[in-house]
Amino acid sequence: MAGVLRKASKTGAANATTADLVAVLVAVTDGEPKIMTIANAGALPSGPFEFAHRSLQTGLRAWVEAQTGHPLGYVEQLYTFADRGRAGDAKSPHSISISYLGLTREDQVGQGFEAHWSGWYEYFPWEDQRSGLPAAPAKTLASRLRAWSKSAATASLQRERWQRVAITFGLDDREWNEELVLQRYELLYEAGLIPEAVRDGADATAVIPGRQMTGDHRRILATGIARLRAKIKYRPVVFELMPAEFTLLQLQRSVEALAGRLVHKQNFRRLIEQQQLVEETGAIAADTVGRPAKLFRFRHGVLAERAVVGTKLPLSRT
Amino acid sequence: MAGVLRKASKTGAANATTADLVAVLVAVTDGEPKIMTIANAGALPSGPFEFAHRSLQTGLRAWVEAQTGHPLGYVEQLYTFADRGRAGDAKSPHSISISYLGLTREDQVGQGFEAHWSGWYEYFPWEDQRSGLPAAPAKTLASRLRAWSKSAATASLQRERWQRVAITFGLDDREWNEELVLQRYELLYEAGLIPEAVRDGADATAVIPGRQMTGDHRRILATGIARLRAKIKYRPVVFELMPAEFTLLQLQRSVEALAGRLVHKQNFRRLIEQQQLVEETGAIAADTVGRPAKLFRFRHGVLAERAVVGTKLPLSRT
DNA sequence: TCGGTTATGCTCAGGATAAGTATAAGCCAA
DNA sequence: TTGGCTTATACTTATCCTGAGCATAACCGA
Repeated sequence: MAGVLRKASKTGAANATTADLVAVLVAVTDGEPKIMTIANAGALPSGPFEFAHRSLQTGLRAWVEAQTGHPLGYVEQLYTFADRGRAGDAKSPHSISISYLGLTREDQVGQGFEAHWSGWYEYFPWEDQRSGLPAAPAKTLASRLRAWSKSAATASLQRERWQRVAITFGLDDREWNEELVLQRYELLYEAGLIPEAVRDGADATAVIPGRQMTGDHRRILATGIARLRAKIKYRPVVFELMPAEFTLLQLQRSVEALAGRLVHKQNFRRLIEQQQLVEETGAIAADTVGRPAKLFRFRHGVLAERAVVGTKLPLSRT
Repeated sequence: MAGVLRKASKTGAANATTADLVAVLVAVTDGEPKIMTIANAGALPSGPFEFAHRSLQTGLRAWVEAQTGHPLGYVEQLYTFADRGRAGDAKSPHSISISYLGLTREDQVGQGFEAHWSGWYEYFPWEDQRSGLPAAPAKTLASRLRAWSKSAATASLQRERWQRVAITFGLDDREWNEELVLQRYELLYEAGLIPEAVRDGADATAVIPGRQMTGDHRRILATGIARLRAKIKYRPVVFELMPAEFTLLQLQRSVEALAGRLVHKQNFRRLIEQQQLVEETGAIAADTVGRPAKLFRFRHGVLAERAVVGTKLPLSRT
């Protein structure tokens, strides 16, 4: 039976799709997370998966290098989206986007490329929670979201909406969870507070600050940020973004920049040291205000030594 | 410049690809994890992403229901692969597989379907570490891997290989890490110990036990198992696999079945209870040997109450 | 009633975490 | 040259989490 179904589908025309490869390429410079953009900071590096590409990753590398002149280092796959938006357009062939997260250090973008490093908080201002409480913008965001909740049909739907808002945005005494980047973006999209949503046909209500991107690119970026924020907690990926030598404060600032929140200095150091992620180079940081800090380097050995951190299961020894 | 590149690629012919949707559909019955298979237990439910499908997920649902008669419940995306194997065949259009993980309860497979529930450890015997030390098979596996390490060209390559083996398989006093399912499969593939690798052109050395699958399907299954083993630790997804009411021991057995290892009973209960994942139904399990156990049900409230568990960052309160 | 079996409650030591306090070591300007 | 500013680094304390095991309860069948 399965065979029959399979055959039927093969004969049905028009299974052809086009697959786009999209890169979220991240660097951190001076405590600010940056992403590589093209098209006047309105798109991520991307291009179709082609015949000549030996694999998805090589295709991606080819496109990024061609468009930005920047080689790709550490790469991992993010997610595969089918295009939403243009929903009525049922005639066009399907197009899917296979997205990747890449980590590097910032480099000068070569001449002749339309590429820029753009700060990622330009696209997601609400994701930067480092500066305590940015009173005014947060207030308006919250009130827009509350208005959206209230606009639901029934009282129970209104409660449901507000609970979602409160959880994803850490309102009503809930904790802010920095990993919910994508959920926040999706919710704002659903609430019509994002230009992309209006473009895709939502009601044009008020729109909140934050630069937009073509197609699904801002959603893909949100996915990348979420993944990276989750990952720095259990794999030593920050080091892909650091220079060869750095002080512990620089490392802390990078982590804070990515996570969008501040961490406790002394405890951060203890965490790093007890995990033996770094070793002293012997050198001391120059030209700094305050007491000079020791320079450290990443201990590459840990990649081999430890596979992953951890278990939450109460394993039994016997 | 990017525009120029983009245009050049558009004019280049043959960007057409076909995208297959593949499902790893899991259930747990009597403490054994099962997966839905078709084609005489040699393939996962799958079919091409078609024109008529409104989204990737609806396409997947359509295929799984058509091939197995089983509706799809909880679903999440796993990974997107481009086909490897058939490397020399550069003429054929690219084909990519977008894979999903689905969780349900086992059901009778309807008449007229070629579908079966198959135990997942049939495909990965080495992943079941519940029964203490299965002495003989583990011994031969280890010796095969050691032989592969020794077959490297230089002494340093040999050491590298053995270190990889020891880490992924928990040898040399290292801990077994149940999440490294994919890494173990990839390593065995690389070592030519897997029929699929031989089929794809590796040297035909000895092959180890474990049923094979068509194409990349066993690799996709490994990806699914790994994802599920990781996820049960931080999201309450086991409950998708449990009946409405269950005893804590049944819950524990399910977790053990998925993780492939035994857990400490008392501590497991403490973990479940302190997280308030379940509540008593008031009823008591019948027809059991030993003291009868209380029945519990999953508290659906937790999904709304708590967003995610956790932080490893030493966050600062101020 | 005793031994087998599972359920459930409780303890205890060690380690990890959150949140500080205290001190050191530079610079700079009065 | 000294006091004040800044950052680095060491140490403390209370609390919580985890791994491991002991003890007891409740059922069954011989």
